[in-house]
Amino acid sequence: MPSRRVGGKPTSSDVAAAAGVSRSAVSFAFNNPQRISTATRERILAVAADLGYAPNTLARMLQAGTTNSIGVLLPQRLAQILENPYYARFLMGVGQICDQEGYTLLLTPPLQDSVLKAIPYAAVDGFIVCGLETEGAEVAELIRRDIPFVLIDSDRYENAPSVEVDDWGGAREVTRYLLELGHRRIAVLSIAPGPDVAERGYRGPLGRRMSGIEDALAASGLTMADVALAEVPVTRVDGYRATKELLAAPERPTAIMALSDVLAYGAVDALQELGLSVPDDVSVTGFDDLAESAWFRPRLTTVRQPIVTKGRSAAAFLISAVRGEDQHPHQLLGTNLMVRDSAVKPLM
Amino acid sequence: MPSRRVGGKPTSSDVAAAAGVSRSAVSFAFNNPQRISTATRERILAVAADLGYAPNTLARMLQAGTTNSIGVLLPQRLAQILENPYYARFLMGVGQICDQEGYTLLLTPPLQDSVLKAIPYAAVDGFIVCGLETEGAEVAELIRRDIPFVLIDSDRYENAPSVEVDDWGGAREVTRYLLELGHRRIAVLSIAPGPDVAERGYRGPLGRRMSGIEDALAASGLTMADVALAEVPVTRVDGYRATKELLAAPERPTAIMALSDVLAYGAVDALQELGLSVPDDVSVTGFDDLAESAWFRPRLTTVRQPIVTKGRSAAAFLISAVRGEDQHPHQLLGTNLMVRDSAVKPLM
DNA sequence: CTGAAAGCGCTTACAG
DNA sequence: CTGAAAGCGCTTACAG
Repeated sequence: MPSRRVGGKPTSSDVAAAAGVSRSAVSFAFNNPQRISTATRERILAVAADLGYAPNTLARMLQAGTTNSIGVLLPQRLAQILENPYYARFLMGVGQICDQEGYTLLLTPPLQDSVLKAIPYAAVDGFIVCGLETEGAEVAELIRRDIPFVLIDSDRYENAPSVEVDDWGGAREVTRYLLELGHRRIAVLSIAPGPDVAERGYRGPLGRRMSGIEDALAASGLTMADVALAEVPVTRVDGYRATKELLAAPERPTAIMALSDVLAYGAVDALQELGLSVPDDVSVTGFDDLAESAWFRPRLTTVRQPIVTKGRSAAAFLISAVRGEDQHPHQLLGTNLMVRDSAVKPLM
Repeated sequence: MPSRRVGGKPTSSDVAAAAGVSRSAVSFAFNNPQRISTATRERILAVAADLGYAPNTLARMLQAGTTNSIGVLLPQRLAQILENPYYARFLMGVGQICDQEGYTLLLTPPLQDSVLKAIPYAAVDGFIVCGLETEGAEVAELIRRDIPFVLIDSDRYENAPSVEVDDWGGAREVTRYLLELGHRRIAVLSIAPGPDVAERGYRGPLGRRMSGIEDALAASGLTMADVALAEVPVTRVDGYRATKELLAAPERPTAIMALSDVLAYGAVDALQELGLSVPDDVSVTGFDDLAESAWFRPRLTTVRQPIVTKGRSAAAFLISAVRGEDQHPHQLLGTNLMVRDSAVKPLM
């Protein structure tokens, strides 16, 4: 009866001792069958099974220098990320490539509210970095540690691959569409920016969307001062609340342009509750084109961004970076205005 | 100018050499500041910064014997899991506890279509095991390896903590409700079971639901032979397709009882497309009570199971198991029939 | 076919 | 306050 240290898990030494072979032989039995005689191998495996031995995952990874896992470095807590259908869909795209390439997926939220602190605690081969600033401490740390990474929902950055979306074009197109329908009292239901907008202005996707809106307005002789603006966290209930406030204004908007579908859903909830018809009384548009938006009633007119593709590309770029292909591809994905039922000409 | 091996990342030896100290000193500089003089510490840190050194995550974990990560052992590919709002919500619950306790979350899908094969490639402190059989090879492997785990969506099991839902009671209640409304031609839109139902019968949550339905039917003098049954994967479009087939039957059902909200959404899509009103022409019920179901039109009558709580409990149980609290709690969560607008008395 | 040795990088008692 | 040594468990050239 083979014995082992009480308490701890058996190691390859325990198996080697019990089977009367060297640790190398134990390793070969598991990883390199042809380097060992069948008889020895079977004896080792039997002893291992008996002892409940399996090679330690961490030790193996340390030795191999690879984890077969990719990390997603997230800007918010897991609870918030997983509540947001946008991320669910993005992760689905990432997941498709992970499935294909045999990688696991490590969701890495901030540690003690710090994205930076989370980095050293993630056993991954590389990171997909979501919505962080290119000049931030996190990107600097990743560079310093020489960990492969891909940027998404950020600004263009030369030292790493990135996947971006033409947020500017999408926002410009939907704004122009509303203007062409004849809307002049437009409320923008926007996403709360970081704390330092005041000094540094809008950045990343939100910055590009704001600038697209501005450009479209300018083409009609309008400015941001001519639209109402609400900035809220991206949840349905925040969209609902903000819309109620927007509607309390003396001059009711004829159109609400949400910068996220989730916010648009909330806007429709609020309008319906107020007894207003969408789109007859007020038009509503979204941004993202989540799967739900086509089923939503009224079918949501929105800017489609290819979220799943974004996830797929990010994962694919990361995996090739991990494998040592040292290019820095930058992909720019297009947007499409999906004209459906939630926006029409304003009542005169 | 400190030099380092070309190609590789700098190690604590490189820093020690460049700073003229021992490797212990380097380690102390990072982990145990008070065990070293401030001057030495700052010199070491400066050299480390200069070299781009940071302690290797994997080596640290191996040494510490902990990863600060919990794994979710999934029965399907990531793409399928992340497409399913049920899992999104469950993971949200898990995520809440991870956020709170400072754990990362490793999504571990099958490797080469084998859940078992995925186990040795996950650097985690323990697993939440989803929808697997208690007598399966995966559970046996986890026991053998002495890895802490928690079972969900499974059958009761004595050797590990578990979180279960009263699927039996929920299914019984909704069935009884439809019967009491007067429905006699009921179609059950069910979830495709594993390949070996024929020999082994239904198991886990699906088994409990089927048995709840059967018991409620029996109380009205009916059997499973009196209901139509379709078994499909849990996607909206599969629910849609199956409903179209169900509706083609000579005696149209007056009620469709879906065993998942996602399937119920698909059923409503199909009915509306056929020009039938829900609930006036056909009643539809769901199971789960996803967040969307309250916003869905018609508001979905469904069995609520506390999915987020399930995730929270599973994560909390796992973390206490990881911390060595050796109880095996078994939690049974209740269900509630949420009576809303999608089911009414049948037309006579 | 098999084993002794070095190495993957790190941390932590233990001496001084 | 600091360093030499042992150890976390494993794998893989290298000898035989």
